Amino acid sequence: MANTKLYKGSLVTIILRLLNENDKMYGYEITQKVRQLTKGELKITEGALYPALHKLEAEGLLKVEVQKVDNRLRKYYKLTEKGETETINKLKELQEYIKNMQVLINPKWSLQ
Amino acid sequence: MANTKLYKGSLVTIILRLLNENDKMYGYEITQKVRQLTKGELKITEGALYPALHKLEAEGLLKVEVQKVDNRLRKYYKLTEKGETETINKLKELQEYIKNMQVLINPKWSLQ
DNA sequence: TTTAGATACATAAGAATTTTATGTATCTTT
DNA sequence: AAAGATACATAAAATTCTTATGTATCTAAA
Repeated sequence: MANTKLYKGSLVTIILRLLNENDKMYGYEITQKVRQLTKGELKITEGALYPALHKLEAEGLLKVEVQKVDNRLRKYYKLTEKGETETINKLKELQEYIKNMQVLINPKWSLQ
Repeated sequence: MANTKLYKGSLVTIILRLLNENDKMYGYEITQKVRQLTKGELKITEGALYPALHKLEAEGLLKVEVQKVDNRLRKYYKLTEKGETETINKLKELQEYIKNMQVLINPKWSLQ
């Protein structure tokens, strides 16, 4: 399910931000949303996603709500308050990182 | 020597781009350049840098030229032709990644 | 003058995150 | 009936990075 490689650390930020935007989502829905938004360029693997969701839940950033739809299990994830706070931090971190990368990639611009 | 965590894969891109910009550089110089350009926000650790340089050399993307300056060793790295090509690819990849991350982080904008 | 800090390289152990591969099960479409 | 989509899960391996050390020289400060 992979295409462009993920950059380490960005998966958690993606998950948190999508949940912050969409209130509640289940795992498979997240993979499809990422595919759709990036026009297939970025594909979240299940092997990365599910352990990440479990870890975020264990850390108290997400809470789960299991539902049965069409006789099939769905685990809806929602941000906790702690998760909302962490989302803000992660987004700020990512934006700073992108800013730094742009400076590094375009050194000339940074020297006026 | 670490501050903001590096995102996986970006170190190689940074190295290649700096060499592409500066013709030849040695390891320590790269760490200082990154510090300086990012105003201390991003710090490349030696434990990450040196193995990365060795790997890039082994892959034929970099070539080395050892010099002695003030009785101390310096290993100057330079891009090979293959390295120049790879730099273009890595830069394009990074830019696409950033673009995708921005779409994911600002889902509303991507829906007009 | 000796000590701390900067310069310059290096590697090894461990942590963290991701890919790849595999498995189960249900529903839908061909 | 089979293939593909939906929906979860985990384990092994790969990759990349941090942390911790080590060596050695030069320079500046105490």
